[in-house]
Amino acid sequence: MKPISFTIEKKMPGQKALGRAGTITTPHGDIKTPAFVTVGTKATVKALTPEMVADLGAQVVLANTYHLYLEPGDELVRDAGGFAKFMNWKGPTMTDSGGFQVFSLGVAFGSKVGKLSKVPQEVVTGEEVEKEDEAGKLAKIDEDGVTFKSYKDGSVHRFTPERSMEIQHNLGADMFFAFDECTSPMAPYEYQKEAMERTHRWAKRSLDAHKHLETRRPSGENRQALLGVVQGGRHRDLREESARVLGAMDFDGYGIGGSFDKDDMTTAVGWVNAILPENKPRHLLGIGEPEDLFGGVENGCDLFDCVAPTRMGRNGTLHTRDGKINIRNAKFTRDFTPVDSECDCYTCKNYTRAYISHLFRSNEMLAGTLGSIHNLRFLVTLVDQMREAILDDTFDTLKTDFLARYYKK
RNA sequence: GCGUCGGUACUCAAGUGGUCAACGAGGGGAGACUGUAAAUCUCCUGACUUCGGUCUUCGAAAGUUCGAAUCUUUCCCGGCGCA
Repeated sequence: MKPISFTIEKKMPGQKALGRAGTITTPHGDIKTPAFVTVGTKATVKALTPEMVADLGAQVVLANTYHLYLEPGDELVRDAGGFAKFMNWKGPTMTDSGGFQVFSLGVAFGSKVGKLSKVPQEVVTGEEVEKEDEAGKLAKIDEDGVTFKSYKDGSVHRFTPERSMEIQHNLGADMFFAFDECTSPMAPYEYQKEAMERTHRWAKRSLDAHKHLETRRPSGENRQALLGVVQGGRHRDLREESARVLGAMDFDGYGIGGSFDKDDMTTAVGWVNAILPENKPRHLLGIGEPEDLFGGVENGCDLFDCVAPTRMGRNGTLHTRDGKINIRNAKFTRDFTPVDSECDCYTCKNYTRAYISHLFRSNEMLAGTLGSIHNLRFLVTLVDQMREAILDDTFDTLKTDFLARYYKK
């Protein structure tokens, strides 16, 4: 039985500084943090083989409870030896609990609402919130759990904290998350509070269920680490309360989830991390914009995952040190330079913008592969550089220089 | 030469007297995407616009009509059939 542990190697200087560099040790290898976690929802990083994912420097793959439960089924994955073995990923793994699907298949279904909002919540009227609750959502929440309709065939399924733990034990990741409710940034304060308190009760139930499942684990098998998920929307008092309540529970680490105000998300993350126990890893869920990663790291987050690099990589938006480009744009059709001449990824070392543009324009499958490799490598490298910068005390310089160039107009 | 069918925006292709600047698809232009319902989605694609409209279009010209992409005549071009 190999435990999962976390050691901090260096903290950013300053009394109130939260950023740190460390190492998470798992049965499947070490994770040097801060680190960018690759999302492989259905036990595959879309468009990439695990060898490609490893070659681009990704340390961890995160899969999804809801998706693997529906297809091919968590018991099948268990019988395959866990999702890592099933997909032939040799390194550390995580699974998400399905809590995000409460949001994406619930209030957000069929709307353009994302988990980050630029609209002050106070501006949203009760009427608009009401509207969101109507229509054919695929998820319904009650105190005990969530009823989902499968997005594939409409069949009805039910998740509770206990069920999510059971499924995630079957999926067998090194680290996994408590079942939580990810709320809409449009939801009013009262609802955020109610949902957060429910998430706390679910956290306790998740922890209890997990401990119970661990007692039944055959000796010699690797123990899994459970991370509690902090909620509280954009409200400081709620975020701090959530960090206090969950921080007092016996989790192996923490996820920071839910909806934020886009403009001060990293500030909110700082409120949380100032309270969470310092010696446990913190994972900022679903965040992958370069400026957000800098903010997350300096505010004490150790892990990040995001679908953005792979999704955008498949859709033609590619990161460069000079900002994002849409490789489909006419101006790239005869551009025979790499996507980013300073990038060391397979895509940039071997192909031109013109070629990749051609692949996207002609709808070739390789387009998504080359785009995903590049975007992932870009973010993995970026967070790796942040780690090095923390160790070298050059974080501020890295941040200033990178952001000035990336977001210059 | 006769007969016949057809000529609609970048392409294909609807439309057969008013609700037509003209369905739809493709192509083209641009945008979005943050714990994946996503190799997806949205917008634009005659010109000008103070975004309310204004103007010029459906092979060409001339007609009929209050009104024509739609009806008539002639011409031009293409397919097919007969000579």
